[in-house]
Amino acid sequence: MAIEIKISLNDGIYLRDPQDSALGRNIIKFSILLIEDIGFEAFNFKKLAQEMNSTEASIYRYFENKHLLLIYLVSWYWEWVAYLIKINTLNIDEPKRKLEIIINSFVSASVDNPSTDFVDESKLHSVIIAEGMKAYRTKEVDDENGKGFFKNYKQLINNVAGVIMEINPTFEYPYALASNLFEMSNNHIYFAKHLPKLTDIQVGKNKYSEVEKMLNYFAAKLLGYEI
Amino acid sequence: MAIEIKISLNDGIYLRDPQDSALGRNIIKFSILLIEDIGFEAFNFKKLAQEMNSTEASIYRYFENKHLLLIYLVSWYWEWVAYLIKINTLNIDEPKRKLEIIINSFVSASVDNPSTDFVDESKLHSVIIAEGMKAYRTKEVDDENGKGFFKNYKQLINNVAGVIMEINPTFEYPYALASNLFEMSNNHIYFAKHLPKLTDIQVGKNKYSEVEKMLNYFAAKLLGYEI
DNA sequence: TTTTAAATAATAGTATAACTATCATAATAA
DNA sequence: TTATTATGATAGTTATACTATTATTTAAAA
Repeated sequence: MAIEIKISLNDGIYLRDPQDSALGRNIIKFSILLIEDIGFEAFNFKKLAQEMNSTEASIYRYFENKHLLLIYLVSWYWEWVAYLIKINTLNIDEPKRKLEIIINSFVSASVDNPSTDFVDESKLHSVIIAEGMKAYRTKEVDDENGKGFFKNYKQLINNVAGVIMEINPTFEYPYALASNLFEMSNNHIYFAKHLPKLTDIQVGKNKYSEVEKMLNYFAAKLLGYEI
Repeated sequence: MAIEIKISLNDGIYLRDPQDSALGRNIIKFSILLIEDIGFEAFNFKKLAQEMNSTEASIYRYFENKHLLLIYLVSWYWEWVAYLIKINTLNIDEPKRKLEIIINSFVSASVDNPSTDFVDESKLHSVIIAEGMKAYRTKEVDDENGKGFFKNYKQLINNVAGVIMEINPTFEYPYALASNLFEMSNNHIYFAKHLPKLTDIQVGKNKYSEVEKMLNYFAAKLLGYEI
C-alpha cells in the first residue's frame, strides 16, 4: 500500500485544488509528461486536454493558465525536496552530514522515491531542470512573490541556509550558497546534457554522482572543511 | 567620435544582418528597450514595430521569430563581455588579477562603456539578467547548439576557465566554476531585486559591488588563495 | 430514492499572436 | 536610367489563449 502524501501548496496558485479530484490529478500527471516531452513553450492546454482525453475548458477550471500550472509543479517539487531532506536528516545531528544529504536530495530527487502515484518524481525533476526557472523569471514575479507563490522555495533555501550556518557560523553567504547549490545542481545537469562545454562533469541516465561530488566539493571548500 | 565596433555573430541567427541597416539597428535598439519594459513573454514583433514606427513584416525580414532575436541579443552580450575582458586584461599578467577583472566585467558590463550608439549596454544587461537563460533553455537547444548559436558563450567560458587553470592548475572544475560565476552573477542580482530571501547581498541601482565581492570571495576560497 | 447541486464534456466563439503573401513605393547600385 | 533591393502598407491564415453556453454525468443531500 502506497503512502499518500497530501502536499500543501498556496491555494492562490490554482482555481480548484488538483489533488482533490481524478481530473485534477490527471492534469498534474499528464502536464509533467507532456512538458517533458515537448517543452514548456510548445505546451498548451489544448494539447494537454487531448493527451488526457479531456477538454481545454475543464483544465481552465483548475488553472488560470499554463504559467500558474508551472508554478504549481515547481512548488510541488520544492515541497518534495524539502520532504526528502526532512525524512533523511531526521536522526542526523552532524550538520556536515546533513548538508551532504541535502545535496544528495537536490541531485537525486528523481530516484525510486515515489510520493504519490500520479506524480512521477523523476520526470518532474527533468521538467524542473529544463523549465523550473521560467516559473519565477517573469514580469509578474514581484506580484506573485507578494502572494506567496514562491514561499516553498524560500522555505527550502532557509532550511538549507540554517544547516550551512550550523557548519560555519561566520560564513557570510549562507542563503546565496544554499540557493546556488540548488540552482547549480540543475544547471550543470542541464549543461552536461546539452551544453557540455560549460561544465566539467558528465551525467548518465539519471546518474548524477559527478554533480553531487562537485557540489560537495564546492560546499566543503567554501565552508572550510575537508570532505 | 565614438568608436564603432562591428560585433561578429553567427549568421544563422538572423535572416539579414541587423548591424548593416538603420532598420536593423533600430530592431536591436528597440527590442532591448521593449523587452526590458514588458518582459520577453509579452514582447512580440507587432508591439516592437509600433514602438519603432515600422511594420511587423519588416522585422520578420531580419529575424525568423522572437526567440532568435533573443539569441541574437544574448550573443551580443556575451561578445560584449568578452570584449570588455579582453581590453581590460591586455596588460595584466597576474591571473588572480585577471579573474578579478573578469568578475568585474560580469557584474558591471552595464556601466559607462558604450560599444555602439544603438545598443544600451546597461539595459541589455538588465535583459540578460531577467531573460538570458530563456535563450538556451528550450527544446531546440541541441539543434541550435549544433548550428553554433551558443559559441560566443562557450568561448567566453573557455577563456575564463583558462584563467582559472592558470591560477590553480589542479582545480578540477574550471569550466563549471567559470559558468557558475557568470550565472551566479546574474542570478543573485535578480534575486536581490525580486526574491531577496534567496541571497545575502543587496544591490542598488546599477550598484552591484556586493555581488562582485561575493563572487571574488567564492573564487578565492575555491581556488585556494587570499583576496 | 428522488432531487439538487456540482463537476465535467461538448461545442462554439472571440481576441490576440505568430506568422505569410502581395503589391506599392522608396532608396541604392549598376 | 534602369534594374535591384529594402521597406511600407495592407490583408490574410493558422494557432494560441482564452470565455461562454448548454448538455450530461456524477455525487451529495433530503
